Amino acid sequence: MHPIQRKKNLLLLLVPTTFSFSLFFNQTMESPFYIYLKDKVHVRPEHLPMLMQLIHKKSVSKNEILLFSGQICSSIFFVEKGLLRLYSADETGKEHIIQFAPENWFLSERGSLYFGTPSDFFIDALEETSLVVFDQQFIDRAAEISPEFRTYNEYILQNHIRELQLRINLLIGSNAQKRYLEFIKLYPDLTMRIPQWMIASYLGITAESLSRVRKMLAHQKK
Amino acid sequence: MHPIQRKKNLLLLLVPTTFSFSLFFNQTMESPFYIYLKDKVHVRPEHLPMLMQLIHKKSVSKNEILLFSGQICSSIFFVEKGLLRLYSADETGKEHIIQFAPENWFLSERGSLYFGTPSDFFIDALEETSLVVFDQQFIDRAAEISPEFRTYNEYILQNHIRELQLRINLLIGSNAQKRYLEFIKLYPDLTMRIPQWMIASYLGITAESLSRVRKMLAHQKK
DNA sequence: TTCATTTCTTAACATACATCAATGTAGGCT
DNA sequence: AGCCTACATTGATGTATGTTAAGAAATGAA
Repeated sequence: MHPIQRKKNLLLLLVPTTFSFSLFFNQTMESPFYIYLKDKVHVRPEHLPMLMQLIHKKSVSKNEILLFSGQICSSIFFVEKGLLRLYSADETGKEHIIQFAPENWFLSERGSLYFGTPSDFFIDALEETSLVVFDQQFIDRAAEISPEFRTYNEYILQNHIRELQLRINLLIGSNAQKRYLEFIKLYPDLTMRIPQWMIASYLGITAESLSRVRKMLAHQKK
Repeated sequence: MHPIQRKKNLLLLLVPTTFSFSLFFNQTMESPFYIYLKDKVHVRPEHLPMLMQLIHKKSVSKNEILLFSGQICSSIFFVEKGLLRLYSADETGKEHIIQFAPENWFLSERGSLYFGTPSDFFIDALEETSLVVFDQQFIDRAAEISPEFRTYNEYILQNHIRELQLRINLLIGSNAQKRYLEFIKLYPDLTMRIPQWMIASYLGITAESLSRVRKMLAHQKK
């Protein structure tokens, strides 16, 4: 049994408790989002309960679609467990992957969210996924309540810009092999979790090309 | 004579004035940046003088380099007149253009600016250019002083993310022709001002390929 | 286990784009 | 004016990547 799980059970035995307390406990103190706010965002303890009351959670199964192209995106998702993906589909139905979001990542279609325009993109789940869902209003409220949250939110935006820019630089300046090598360096964990044709789609090449690149690399190593 | 110019001269004749006042007048009330803050950012009149004291101006000649790869970028540039460009250079010396910034655009290497890491990119002037120069501290101060500025700053970041994302989508999902058509639709003014090999560089293709694409399009139209 | 489905690999061929080299064209400079 | 220099075009050729199709391997369901 996992230590945290054991600790919780112990607590439930020792402390007289109600259903709603255990529910609260379950959904907050143990929640990856709670831990993230506390340890990464450095939200002060006194602000945490208020923020946790403003969000809600959701579970989606594999392949479930959270946002369709044409819809207006009203949510930001925080992935507690599982994996989301943001992608477009062209006239021929081919998918082009803009972004992956594994555990402890935020994902949204910010263009649609912030500007209220219909999205050109889809969001779906690549695995069974547990989410925290909130909207732009939550961000604004949270930024008012917690200066630490405000700071972290700006950090997220700045970091996002940096990542997108580096990716553009790769796309216009490097061939398939370099892009792939960069991908596995940046996202070694993802490389194992997602099918190769999705990596190819993210890199802007076909699955067959990626297969050839990998063959080349395998031979070079010997 | 331009009406605004005439109005200023009139004022200088009627009002007893000092050199420093006319200097202030020159550098603020008429300044494109001042007008931008007032009309686009909607900074309240009472906040404008304070903000204008925190910035400084600079003129650079064509081909002058404002940021070298390897340097830490400490500035955000606002283009009052002229044209800047952000680009990388690969091992072979080939340039890859990340972004153009004509009049009334902000340009910076945000990754380096915000995170204090050495830049992978260069910034230079494609034309003789008048700039407003400020740093991240200015942004933070301005956001404290003026809520409108804070709002607009977030708008800029969100919009930047949207644009970068759309460009990535084009790069991984479209061929040279579509990318070019999209470029001239988005930036018809730039299309006239910059050499084609720079457009090609921005699109991730060679100048020769762009020339062929244009030939194709010219024939199709007939 | 077995079967079905998805993913990955491989090969033959097609195509878009790059490279190299030559020529043409237009703007600036003296 | 004439001469540079930078830019644009064109053609011949090379190469990386796309397409199509088939089979192999992995995955998941019954």
